[in-house]
Amino acid sequence: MNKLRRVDDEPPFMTDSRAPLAQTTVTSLRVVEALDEHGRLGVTALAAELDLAKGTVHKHVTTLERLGYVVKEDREYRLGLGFLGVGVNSQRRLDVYRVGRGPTDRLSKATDTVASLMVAEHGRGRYAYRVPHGDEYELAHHEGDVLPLHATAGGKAILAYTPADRREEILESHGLPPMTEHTITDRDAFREELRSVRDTRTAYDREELLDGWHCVAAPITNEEGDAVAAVSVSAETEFGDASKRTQDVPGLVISTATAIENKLRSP
Amino acid sequence: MNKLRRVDDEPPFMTDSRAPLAQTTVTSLRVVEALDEHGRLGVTALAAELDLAKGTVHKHVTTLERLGYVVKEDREYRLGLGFLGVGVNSQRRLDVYRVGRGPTDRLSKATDTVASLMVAEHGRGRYAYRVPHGDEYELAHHEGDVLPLHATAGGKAILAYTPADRREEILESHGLPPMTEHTITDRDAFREELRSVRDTRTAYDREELLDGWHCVAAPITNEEGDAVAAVSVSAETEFGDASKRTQDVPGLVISTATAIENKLRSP
DNA sequence: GCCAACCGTTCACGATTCATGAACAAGCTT
DNA sequence: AAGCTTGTTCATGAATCGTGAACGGTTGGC
Repeated sequence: MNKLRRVDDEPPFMTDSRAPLAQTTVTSLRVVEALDEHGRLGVTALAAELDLAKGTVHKHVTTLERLGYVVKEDREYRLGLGFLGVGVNSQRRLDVYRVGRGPTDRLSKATDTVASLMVAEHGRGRYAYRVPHGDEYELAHHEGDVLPLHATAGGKAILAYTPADRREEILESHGLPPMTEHTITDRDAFREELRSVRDTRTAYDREELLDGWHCVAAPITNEEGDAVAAVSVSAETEFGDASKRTQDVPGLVISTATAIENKLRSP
Repeated sequence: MNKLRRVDDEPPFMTDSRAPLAQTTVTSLRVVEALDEHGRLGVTALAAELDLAKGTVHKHVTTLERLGYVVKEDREYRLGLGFLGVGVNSQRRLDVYRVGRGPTDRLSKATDTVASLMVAEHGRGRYAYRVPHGDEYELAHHEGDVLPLHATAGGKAILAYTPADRREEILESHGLPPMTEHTITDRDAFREELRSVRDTRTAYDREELLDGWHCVAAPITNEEGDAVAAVSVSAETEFGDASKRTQDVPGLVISTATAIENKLRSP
């Protein structure tokens, strides 16, 4: 459901820094992520999944339960809504979310598509806000989900307006893994793509993340011109083609980004 | 922002069970909750807040950062959107959320108010879904927030349709702490209130949680007649009074609850 | 522009407690 | 009712967690 980067993968952005981690916390969060991925699990299944002793898993899971983050149902454990509370709070604290929500809602209505706000964390993209289009409840990605920057319109918009050294650092550590057959995987082709993003202040995703889905994005920058986020719209239609319905969409995306920028820079 | 129950409080629902907890995890989550509450904090401030050594806090905070849940900005740490991703997943997995979202949206539109879905966890209420009314972005409570069952319409609806032994257990462990001057704090008066909820299958909150806010709720029950959740609407108007706009609201809430029940009981 | 205070970070050590595997008890299935 | 499987408990050895002090970098004040 959310497989791109998990605790048990080697975090690629920190090959150095051999400062010892809090191992118990790592294990507890591995439990959380296993429950996040599988829904409801018993102690035995969790222990098998995480390659731990049953007793160990039991201790972690009861700890999380006592803290209110896990709920025991029958003889299984599942995540409660505790992390949702924490997550919503961190979301609401984001400036881009607070001031960008209104403009993004309006963008969604005006273009009749799914509109999103994306931010970068640890060299990866995360949706800070998504407006589901109409009653289309079941999107492939949701608020808080992680996505690779190089395969999304929002991610490209952010990378294009990120200082070169940091940008290269990200490319170096995350690479350009293919998501679909349209994903740009060549380093130089991608750098060229970013250059064209800077030309028009507009980034496109042509089924590079998800087959059948197209996106347009524009960066939201700070006073220094560096991206702090990106607005985008997604649809199962190509943008910028001849059809009149999608012709002015890029322009609306850009003006939404500008509107958010202005709101961000005035208290 | 979310003060009702935190890790450092004594969890009231588990006075027994002296099974030893994973202490390191407890500390890490205390760090998370401190960041959740205060936004951005440095190591020193966190250490003071939690009464820990700076070195200890540093280890926890860097662990959480390496796992992708915390972001370092300047010389401070804040929560990233990682927990939002986990939280949204647990939300989307809830049956009540999946099938109740549509009906709740329609209820909000039909009544022109804020509509919510509440579930019970550990004897406390949590919002599983909230439809912000129009552009009224700034509500006092949000999805994932914890609320006392006895001071909310949804909570009363749930308690009224909870098996008596479990209900008494909850009352025993959580008590009836006053939230406003209208909160029912007398044990017998509250039992009487629940009885009247059962009479009409409708629960009211008359400024018992938040001054100026009224709510009506109806329980969502399973085949055994026990509550699994509650639907409610909230407004700054009294319900059931003479004004025509709010007169039929309780009826709409009940029919929404019934609609969700029916959807829940058919695959 | 320098100094001092403060901050985040590191480290070695002693004490805590964490993970283990096996034994126990409680359910569900047959 | 037997027999499997599950969640839970427990003692023990080993890992590591928390501490306080020291380090180096940044900042703000004089």
